[in-house]
Amino acid sequence: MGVKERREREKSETRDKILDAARELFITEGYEGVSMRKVAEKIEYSPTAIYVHFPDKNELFRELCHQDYARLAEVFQSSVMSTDPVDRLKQIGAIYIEFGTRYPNHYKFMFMTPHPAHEPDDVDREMMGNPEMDAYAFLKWAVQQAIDAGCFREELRDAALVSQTLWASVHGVIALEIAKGCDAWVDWRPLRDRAEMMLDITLRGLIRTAGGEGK
Amino acid sequence: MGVKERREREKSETRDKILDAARELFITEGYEGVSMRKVAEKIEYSPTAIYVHFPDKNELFRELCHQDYARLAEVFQSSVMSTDPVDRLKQIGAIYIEFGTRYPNHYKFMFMTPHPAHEPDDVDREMMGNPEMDAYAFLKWAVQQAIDAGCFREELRDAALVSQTLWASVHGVIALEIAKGCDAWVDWRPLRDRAEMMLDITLRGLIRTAGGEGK
DNA sequence: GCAGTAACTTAACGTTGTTAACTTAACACC
DNA sequence: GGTGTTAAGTTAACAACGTTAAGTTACTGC
Repeated sequence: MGVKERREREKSETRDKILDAARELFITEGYEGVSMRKVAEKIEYSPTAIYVHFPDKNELFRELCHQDYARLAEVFQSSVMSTDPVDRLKQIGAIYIEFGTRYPNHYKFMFMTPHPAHEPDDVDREMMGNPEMDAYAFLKWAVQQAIDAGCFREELRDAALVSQTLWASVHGVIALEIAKGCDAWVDWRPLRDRAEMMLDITLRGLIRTAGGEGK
Repeated sequence: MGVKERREREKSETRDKILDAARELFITEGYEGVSMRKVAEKIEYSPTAIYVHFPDKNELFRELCHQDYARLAEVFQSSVMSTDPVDRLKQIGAIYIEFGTRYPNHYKFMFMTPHPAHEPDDVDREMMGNPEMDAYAFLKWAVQQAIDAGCFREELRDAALVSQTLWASVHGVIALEIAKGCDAWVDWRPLRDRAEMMLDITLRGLIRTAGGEGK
């Protein structure tokens, strides 16, 4: 009964070929710039062959991003982190910004583009909340650590709220850079400076005795 | 010689009709959801008539947003502001967030969508840097006021950098809300809470004696 | 009255995502 | 070992899109 397995393997191989081709085009061209026909051409299939493996374009790229969500979580997980909870949050922020600047098209599709709401499937449920596969869960864990260690002001007890605020702060830096970084209207300071200042002031705003320490 | 004037007036009237129709569709459907054909249909013109008044779709909506940039600056200008520089910044942030949540499609196109770089024209140059017509200039002015009043820590002397960081912080809140606010993956706290916390911690991170005051 | 201008229309092009109908090859079964 | 079934992949086509080229038409200045 190895036939079924082989067929499945073959199918998932062409599926991966599609994903790889899509990813390659996606990195340079972005979502709007990639067409199903171009993806198909790249792997020498007919355009409609893709629809055997993915219900539509959006779902194809959602799958791509799914991989990237996981990859981001992996990067978090595998990075050597400081033992100091606040330093660790700073490092998480820096890694996140690095990710966004290195893969702007992925970042744009992952975090700057609304996607129709969809019920979480089994794969989703497996990743959700698991810090090893869910970057948001990882952040929340790190925030909770900081709270438990008494690093933050006393009224800051909601790890989710703090996490979402921290996330929004770094997201704001990257998202503005991607969307308006080339806009001559604004006298932009270097991205690095903006990122550093953002991490500095938000963490300063969170920690308990805001006046004294912090290097 | 009133003929030329009348013709110009007529032309700018249909131009405005196009803009109005586009705006109305845009508010509910967003950039991708509006087609030139739908705009044309709404004003009972042929699709190509639009191209007499605007070189292409992007330029049409850029014009729309141009109006909205100015409107945002107006809202800033016309709002009664606190005399305390820090409170004022908080108010500016709140108004900005209000704007983003009320007109998400405009916000998305204005601040979350990359636009091809273009040379500033005469209208641009007139608005740029003028706090009455340029919301960013207004923010920078308010930040400079806070710096001059000695509200911020001493090392924070670059009004542009501080402004861009503050902007990014509120932008992060709105942009995440628009792009991922309906994502069940995250246990979102209420937008209001996130906005409030963001303004609170960033300003706390900026002000001079961060421990003592605050309401 | 006539030439010219400019707003506007009709028709069309090339591209897009996606569906319907088909080929074709491999497998399971009697 | 022929036969029916399944499913990957193809071809052709659809409707919608932004946009261009060519034509119409109404009004203006001379």
